[in-house]
Amino acid sequence: MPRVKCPKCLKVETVLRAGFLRGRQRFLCKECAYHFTIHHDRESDKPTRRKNHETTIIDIAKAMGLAVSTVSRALRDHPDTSMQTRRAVKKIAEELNYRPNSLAQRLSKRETQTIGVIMPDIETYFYSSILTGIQQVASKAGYKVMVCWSNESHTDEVANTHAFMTNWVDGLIICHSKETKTFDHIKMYLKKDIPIVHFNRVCEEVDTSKVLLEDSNGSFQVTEHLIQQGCRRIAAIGGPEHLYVSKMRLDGYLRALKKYNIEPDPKLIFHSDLTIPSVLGVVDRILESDIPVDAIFSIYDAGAIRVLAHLKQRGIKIPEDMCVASFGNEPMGEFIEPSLTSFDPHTFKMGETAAQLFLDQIIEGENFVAKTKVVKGNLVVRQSTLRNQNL
Amino acid sequence: MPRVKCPKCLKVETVLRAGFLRGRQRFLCKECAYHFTIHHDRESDKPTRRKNHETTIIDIAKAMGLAVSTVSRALRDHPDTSMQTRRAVKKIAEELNYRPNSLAQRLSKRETQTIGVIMPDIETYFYSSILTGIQQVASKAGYKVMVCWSNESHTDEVANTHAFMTNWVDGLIICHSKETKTFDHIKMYLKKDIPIVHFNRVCEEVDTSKVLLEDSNGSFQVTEHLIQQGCRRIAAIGGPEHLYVSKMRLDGYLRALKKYNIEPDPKLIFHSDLTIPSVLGVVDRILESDIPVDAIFSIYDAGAIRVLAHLKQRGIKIPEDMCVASFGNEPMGEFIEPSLTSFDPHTFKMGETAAQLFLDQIIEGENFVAKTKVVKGNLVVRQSTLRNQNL
DNA sequence: TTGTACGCGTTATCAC
DNA sequence: GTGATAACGCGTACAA
Repeated sequence: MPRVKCPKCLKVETVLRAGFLRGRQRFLCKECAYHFTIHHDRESDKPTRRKNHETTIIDIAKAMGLAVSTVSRALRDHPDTSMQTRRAVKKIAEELNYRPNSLAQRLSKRETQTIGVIMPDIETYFYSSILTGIQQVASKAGYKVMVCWSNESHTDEVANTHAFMTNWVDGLIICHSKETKTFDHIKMYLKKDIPIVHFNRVCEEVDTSKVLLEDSNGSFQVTEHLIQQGCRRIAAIGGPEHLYVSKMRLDGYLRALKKYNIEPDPKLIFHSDLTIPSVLGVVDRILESDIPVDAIFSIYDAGAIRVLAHLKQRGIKIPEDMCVASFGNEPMGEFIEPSLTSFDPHTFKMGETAAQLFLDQIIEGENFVAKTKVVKGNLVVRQSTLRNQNL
Repeated sequence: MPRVKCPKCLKVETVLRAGFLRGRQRFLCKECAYHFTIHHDRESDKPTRRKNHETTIIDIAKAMGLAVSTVSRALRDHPDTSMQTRRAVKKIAEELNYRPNSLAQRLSKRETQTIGVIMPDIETYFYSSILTGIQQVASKAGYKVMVCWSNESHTDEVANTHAFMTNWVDGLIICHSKETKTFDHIKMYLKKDIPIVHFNRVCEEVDTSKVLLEDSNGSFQVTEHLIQQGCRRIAAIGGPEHLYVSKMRLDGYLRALKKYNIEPDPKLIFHSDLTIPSVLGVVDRILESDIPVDAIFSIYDAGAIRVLAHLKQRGIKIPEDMCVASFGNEPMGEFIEPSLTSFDPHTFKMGETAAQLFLDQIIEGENFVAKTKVVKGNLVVRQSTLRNQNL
């Protein structure tokens, strides 16, 4: 029995539902034998203290003489609601310009349909293209994406993680800051079975799904290419030693040397903190020393591009005097002069893959097992290493 | 009177608070004359149906024999709580690893402390640097930033707007997609006094705070510089005609011509849709026609960079045969050959300003009036226009 | 200073 | 099918 007053006798107990009229619930008062529908527009029942009161399912329920629960179900096409009710409810909802309050939904369902993404920065193409990939896949699956960046600061990363986890997101897709060496902020949430996916800078200590680039293999290809161009004294500029990607990219470099029976020279292997001054510092050290060097392999593009400019400024000819190659294939590499040979790691694909692994984990639930995927890339050869062409 | 059982007589009415012991609330049973504190760790009262039950203020309250409200207040340093209670509550909160449920907070306070940012894309430095600026200012004020991008699609923009507004965010900072010509999705929220700040591509129809770059003035400076380099037949490649920024940047171009008594030639003014093919199409049309042109001014950098490459490929010498200049000063412009003269619009500053205007509006509340701010930039002269140097 | 009780908007779980 | 009503976790008048 609906809880609706008869406009004539003002009784509640005597009112029955009596079909639909133009998509609106119709009522019949047994006593007065009076048919009527409810008009919601004029009345304002409680002039709710809040001014900008968004219409809620309660408003809809009142307007239709239905129970909130029924409205809730009808809106979500719950199987045990009649088609007529659904249609009627949706119509009124539309008229009242109803929009579900996702906050309340999430509080009630304890589920946010949102993925939190934490990355070191978003100003480089490398990271923003990954983000685009994540977004693409996530939104197709009905997930929203929230982004934070740590500015390569461990403290910020931890703060972001907690902020996200405190009921903002269903899980995390993260690339650690270069400072990060402890992972308690990840482990504590992993214990609670919250989905976490790592990409690029992963954490070996924990059992999460991970997406990696062809760090080792890509570097191998770059180095092999340099060797094929006749380079024998190839300097490598790596990143911080504790970073897994750093290790892997140097590993590929070393493997290539080995394949061609070139003895790796420790004096040719440098570490930077991935900042420009630090990379250029390395270049200066190379130039000022009397160690012969015929190629520089930088493990990331932004560095290589500065290196190119720096070398040109000093009158060193590229690729004749020195080849330069790197890893990343940022768009800029195509336009500088000479254009930069670089390994294209397919970062967009990495984003897609990370999001997919995240969704897999959600779907598989309990019986989920962490996977590690490696995204294939390809070497892009350009002017900065093309010696043969010039012979 | 606290609602705590005496461990001896099991009565509730006889228990009194009796100071603090090692930061914990201490109790006294009048009847048994027994002093005790509560230990929360062993008991699990209700084994809440949820497994990963996050500790809530209710848990803390129970553990301490306090009321939820007291805990709530103590945690937020509400003036009418004693320092001792605050300390004790915070200590237990820490021990129980309590983290406030921001969902619940927001639902209850009807305030999210979050700014939604909608921009056309995030892969270009132009937009990502603006974002960084926003983030910087917002986070200092305790605001979170959520980002969505429309991929220059009006439909996506509208969807994003609604998603944000449905209780995700306190307000919006937005740059419209290039497709967007109707603004109902903005107006409907503006009516509800929800703070909205426009940047770059603003909407003239609505009364919001806006941040603009020196679109007209910057273009003026670029054009003036070209004229000073001896150019007289300067082609301008603009964007879609309906975009305000497009108009403004062309306006600056025209003003500069006027200042130097150069008759603007309509055949030298082109519109593109800001895509590369469209821009290069314009260049081809210029080259294939017999209209004399000695400079190209592109209203955005990404286009100019491609134009440079395109011209070089065709054997046209820059700046001797043709000067190229643009607006944006993307990092790439510094590294291409010849390096690109461009107006640096200070996008980071624009982000900061937008966020600040947003915060102003929140603070000023009722008596807020929309402001429009213009962020000053500066011309960066580089090789692509430096003719005099080569004489 | 602290406690009680209710609101915030939805969903879920019962009854009917 | 539909209707009450209790969560969900927190903030806050109002009362004590």
